[in-house]
Amino acid sequence: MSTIRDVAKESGLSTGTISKALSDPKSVSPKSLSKVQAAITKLNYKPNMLSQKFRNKQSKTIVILVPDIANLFFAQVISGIEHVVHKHGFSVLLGDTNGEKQREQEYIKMVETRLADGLVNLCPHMDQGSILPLENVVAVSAGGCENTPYPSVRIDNVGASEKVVDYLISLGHRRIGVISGLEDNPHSIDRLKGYRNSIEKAGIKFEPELIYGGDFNFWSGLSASEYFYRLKDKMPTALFCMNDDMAISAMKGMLNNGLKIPEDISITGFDDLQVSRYVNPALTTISQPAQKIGEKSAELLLQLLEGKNPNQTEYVLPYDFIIRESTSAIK
Amino acid sequence: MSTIRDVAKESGLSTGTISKALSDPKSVSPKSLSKVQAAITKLNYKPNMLSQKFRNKQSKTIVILVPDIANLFFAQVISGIEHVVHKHGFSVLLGDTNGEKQREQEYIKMVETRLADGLVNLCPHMDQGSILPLENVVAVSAGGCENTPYPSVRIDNVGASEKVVDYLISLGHRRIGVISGLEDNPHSIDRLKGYRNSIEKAGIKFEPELIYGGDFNFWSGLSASEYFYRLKDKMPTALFCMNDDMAISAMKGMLNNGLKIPEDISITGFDDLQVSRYVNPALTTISQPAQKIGEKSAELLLQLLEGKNPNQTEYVLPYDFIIRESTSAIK
DNA sequence: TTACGTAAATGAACCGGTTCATGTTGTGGT
DNA sequence: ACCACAACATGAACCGGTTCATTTACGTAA
Repeated sequence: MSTIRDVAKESGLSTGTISKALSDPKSVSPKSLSKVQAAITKLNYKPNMLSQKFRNKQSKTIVILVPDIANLFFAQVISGIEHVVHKHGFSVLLGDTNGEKQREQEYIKMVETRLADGLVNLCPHMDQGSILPLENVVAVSAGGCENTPYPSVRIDNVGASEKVVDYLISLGHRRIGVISGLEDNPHSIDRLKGYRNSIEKAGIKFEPELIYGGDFNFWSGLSASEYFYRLKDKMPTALFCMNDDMAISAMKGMLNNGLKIPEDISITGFDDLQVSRYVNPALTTISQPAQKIGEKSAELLLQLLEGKNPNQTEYVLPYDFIIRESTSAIK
Repeated sequence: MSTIRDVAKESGLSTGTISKALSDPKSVSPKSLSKVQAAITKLNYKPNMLSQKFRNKQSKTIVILVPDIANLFFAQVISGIEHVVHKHGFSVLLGDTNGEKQREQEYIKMVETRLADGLVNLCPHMDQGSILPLENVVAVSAGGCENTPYPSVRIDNVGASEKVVDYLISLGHRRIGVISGLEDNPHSIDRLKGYRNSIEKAGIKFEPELIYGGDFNFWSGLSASEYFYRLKDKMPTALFCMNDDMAISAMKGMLNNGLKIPEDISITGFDDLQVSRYVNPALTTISQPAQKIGEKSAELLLQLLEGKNPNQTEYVLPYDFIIRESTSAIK
C-alpha cells in the first residue's frame, strides 16, 4: 500500500505538494500536477482516509439511531437523511438500537469518541429514560414528540390524532376504540392525548375498555381485533389505530371474523405506509412526510455541525389526513 | 478535549501505561489502574477512536451497498447484517446507491481508502455493468443471483419461480401472466427463467403478450393490472408477480375492476413482505429469508476479513413457498 | 550483601496524512 | 544587471493513539 511519501518520491516532489495537488489542485503548477497524476496512477495510490480524518479532526460521518430499520417509516426517514448528508460529503453510520438502551449508549459514544460528528435520533424520547441531550453530542431528533429537549423535526401528533377522531365523530361514531402503541411510548402518549381531546370536545365519555394496548407491530393489531370482536354488542363502531401496521392487521382480523369494512366497522391508521393505499379496503390514515422529516433533520444537523446557530430548532412539519375506503358513516 | 498525554500527566504515569490500562487492563498493576481510572474520570477523557483506527489500520466498519433502503426486503437484510457485525465490534456504513453507478463507485472507494474494511452488496449484479469484484475490496453479495462472480448468499430464484408456476399449473391454469421487474435486472432474468422452465415442462407455449415489464415498484403492479384487464377474454387466469409490492398493487387493480381474487384471477408474489399475510386476500408468495441472508452474508464477510479461507463462498439458502388465499383452482 | 529473574513502567518512534514558515524560481520593470 | 514580488515548492512538526526495546522496581535465593 503506497503512501503520500511514495508518491512524493516517485514524482520527485514533496509530500506537501502532493497533498495540495489533491485537496486544492489550482494551487499547484500544471507541470507538477501532471507529475503527481502520473505517479499516483503508476503506484495506484489511494489516500488513507482514516489518516486524513484523524488529522482533520472531522469524521464527516453521522450516526442514525433507529429502533428498527426493518420498519418502513424509519427506513423512509433514513433514506431522506442519507440523501441530504451525502450531498454534503457525509456518510451515515447505522445505529440499530433494537430497543436496547445499552446499544443506544454505544452508538452515542461514537460521537463522543470522534467516530461521528453528530447524530440523528429516531428513537422517540422517553421522559425519564432518555440519554440525550448530552453535552458534546450534537444531536437532532426526527419524527419524535412534543417537548423533546433538543432540536427536533416532527409532526403534530396530537393535532393529527385529534383530526382523525374528529372525522370519525363527524361520521356519527360515538364508540371509538383505540389500538395503542406501547403505553409509555411518547407517540402513544401524544396520539392518545389527541383522541381524548377530540372525544371530550364531542362530549363523549372516555372508556378505558376501548383502549387496547398494542406495541406498534403487526400481530398486535390482530389480537386487538380479537379483543374488540369479543366485546360483541359493546364493540366499537370505529377503530383509531396508532399506526398503519396495526390498522392493516386489525382490518384483516375483522374481515376474518366476517365483518365488513367500513360497513360494520371503520378503521383508521397512522403513517401512510406505501402499502396502505393498496390494501383492501384502502386505509384512511395520517400521512407523515417521512422522507421530508429525514431531509429536514439532516439539514438541521448539518447546520448545527457547522456551528451556525440555526434560527429555528424545532420544526413541526405538515401532515396529510388521507381519507380512503376504510371509513364510512355509521349505519 | 483531553488526550492520552493529559491522562498520563494527571495520573503521573506514562502514555504507554494508559494505553495498556485501557486495552489490556490485566497487564497493569492494580495500583496504576486505579490511578488511571481516577484521572480519566477527572478529565472526562474519551479516547479518540479516529486516531486509534488510524494507528491500528482497521476501521472496524463495513459498508452496505443497497439500491433503496426504503424497501422492506433490503431493510430486513440490513437488519440481519447489522446484528451480526455488531456482535463482532463492527459498525455499518449505509451506502444507498439510489440505483446510480456513480454512488456505487463512491461507496466502494470507501473500502479502498480504508474507511471500511469490507462490503456487502445488495445491488443485484449486472453482467456487464458491475464494478465488483475488485482487487483489494473484500466483498460479498447478498440476495443476488446465479453466477455472481464473488462470494454470495442468496436463494435459488430460478427454482423458486419454477415452483410457483408449477403450482399454478397444477391448479389448472394454462394462461399465466407475468409482472416482471426491470428487464435487465438479474432477478427478473432468473425468475423469468423459472417461469419458462415451468411452462415448458407443461407443454405451454410462451407468449410475449403475457409478460408485462414492471419495475418492482408498487405503481407498476397497478398499470400491469390495467394492461391485463384490457386483454379481456385473452386475460390470463393467473398472475405470477416478481415481487410482493407489484402483486399487492395488482390485486388492488383487479379488485377495482370488479374482479374477485382468487375466483376470477389467481395472483402470486415473491418476497413475503410482512404485510403480505395481512392483505386481503392474503398473498401466496415465496418467502425469502431476508434476515438470514443478511446474517449469513455478514458472517461470510467477517470470515473473509479475518483472512481465513471460508470452506464455502456461495450459500444458497432455503426459501419457503407459502400458499395463502390469493390462488385457487381454475373455474 | 549480592545476584538474578520477573513484573511493571517508560518514552521515543511510528502510522499517513496536513499545515505553514521558510526557501526557491521566475517574470517584468527600470 | 539588478531588484521586487508573486507564484510555487519544501519538509519538519503535528494530530493522538500504540508499540516495543529498554529501564526500573522488587521479591527471592545463595
